[in-house]
Amino acid sequence: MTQEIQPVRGMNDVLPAEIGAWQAVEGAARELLTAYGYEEIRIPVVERTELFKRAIGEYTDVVEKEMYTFADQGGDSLTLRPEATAGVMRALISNGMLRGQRHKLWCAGPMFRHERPQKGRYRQFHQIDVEAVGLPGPDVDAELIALTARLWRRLGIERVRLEINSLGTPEARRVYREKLIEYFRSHHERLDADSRRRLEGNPLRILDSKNPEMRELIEAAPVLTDHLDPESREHFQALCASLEAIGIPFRINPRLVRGLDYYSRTVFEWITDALGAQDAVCSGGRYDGLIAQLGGESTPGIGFAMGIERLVALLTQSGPVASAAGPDVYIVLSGAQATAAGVALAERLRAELPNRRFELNLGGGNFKAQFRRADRSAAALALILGDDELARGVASLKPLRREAGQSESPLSTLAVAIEAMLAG
RNA sequence: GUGGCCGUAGCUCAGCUGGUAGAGUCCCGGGUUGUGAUCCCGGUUGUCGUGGGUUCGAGUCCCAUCGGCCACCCCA
Repeated sequence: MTQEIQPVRGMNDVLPAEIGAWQAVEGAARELLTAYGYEEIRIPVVERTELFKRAIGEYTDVVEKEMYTFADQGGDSLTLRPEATAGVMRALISNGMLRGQRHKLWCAGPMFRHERPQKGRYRQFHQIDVEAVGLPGPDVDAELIALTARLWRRLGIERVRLEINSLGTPEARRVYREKLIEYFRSHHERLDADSRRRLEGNPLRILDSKNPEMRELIEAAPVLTDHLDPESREHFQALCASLEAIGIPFRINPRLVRGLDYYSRTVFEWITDALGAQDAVCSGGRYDGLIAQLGGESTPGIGFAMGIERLVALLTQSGPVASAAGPDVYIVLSGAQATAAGVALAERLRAELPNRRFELNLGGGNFKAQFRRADRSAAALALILGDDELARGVASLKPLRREAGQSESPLSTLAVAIEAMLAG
């Protein structure tokens, strides 16, 4: 036997057994987004590398070590998208959709990051991404969060909680950043190796450290919320008031900073304790400076992404999500003439009853095997066509899910008989 | 990128201190020449992840490598 070709590490097949949960998540999100007035947009999976460097930040982990980057035949450096926001903003700019206009958009699809795979973290993973552009908030901020809360309710997801924070304007953050560097420098000897590395590059991330030995030091550090500019503070207070008015519980986490550079003001994250180390199920925030940074007309924006794999994991924890129901009718064939007539009969019935699902027994098999397949298909009804029935111009119908006798029906009025039995 | 645990039939797994690979399930056929479950009988399937080493002999021991899971890190 020739060598089997292995799948790419961290890239998974989603099999029919799991597809019910995926469709539940995607379907609920699509319905809800439509109801909130969001329109779908589809953008390429590949963009110029420069886009992500500029949007996400050159010194972030994502850009520094996690991107799938390659040179195409023409020598351009291209990258498989590690996230969706940058591409959506690029699309708005490329298509001249700004000029003071507002856009409420969503898109879904695969993202790629070259990380070591583990539970809830894959190299190809899928997100539903939502963006509202041209609206300064805080009303959209609140509405977006309300949308996500409603989605969890619809899906029956309970083990999630909301954390929010404000990063302020880039200017305010710069001032705070300096204070933070100063503080940690004065305690340099107490920093662990990771934190020392971050001190110059991204000191805000030190606040995120899970190292228990660092906890005391971090708790005494200057708090971002105390250094917000007055407008950002007002914005944040208005958001908190809205969330309270809607009745969405939240916790202000001053150490929630986010790993992508483009965020400003509102950031939020839905986290769960049911998924192990990868606990963020949905997160996002405001990116008021991003579009200008990408060369577009300065426009405020806010958005978030949800990880489909993680939502599916939450959804299937309490048991498998039923995929589409079985067929209505399974057609069992016996004898050469009947077998030959099977496809034509099924096609006729599908034309007559377009909303019913017919499963024709394909590939032969003896009677017992065909009935076993009919049973396992979960069909409500078995339709039996043998050579003798065919000769008499009839077919037999047998309910498989309830105690009831088998009956015969003329082929000419089969559709009526099937409907009656399915309804009964 | 670092660390821990793990790779035996399509799937779930057994295989003690090295002696030449097994069960259940699935699938197919039969018992029942046209009726699902259960039962009974029979059948198909393995380079024991891969490569090397030790040995008379390796699924079992050693090394390397690939892959999986989990954690660090990072994030959806």
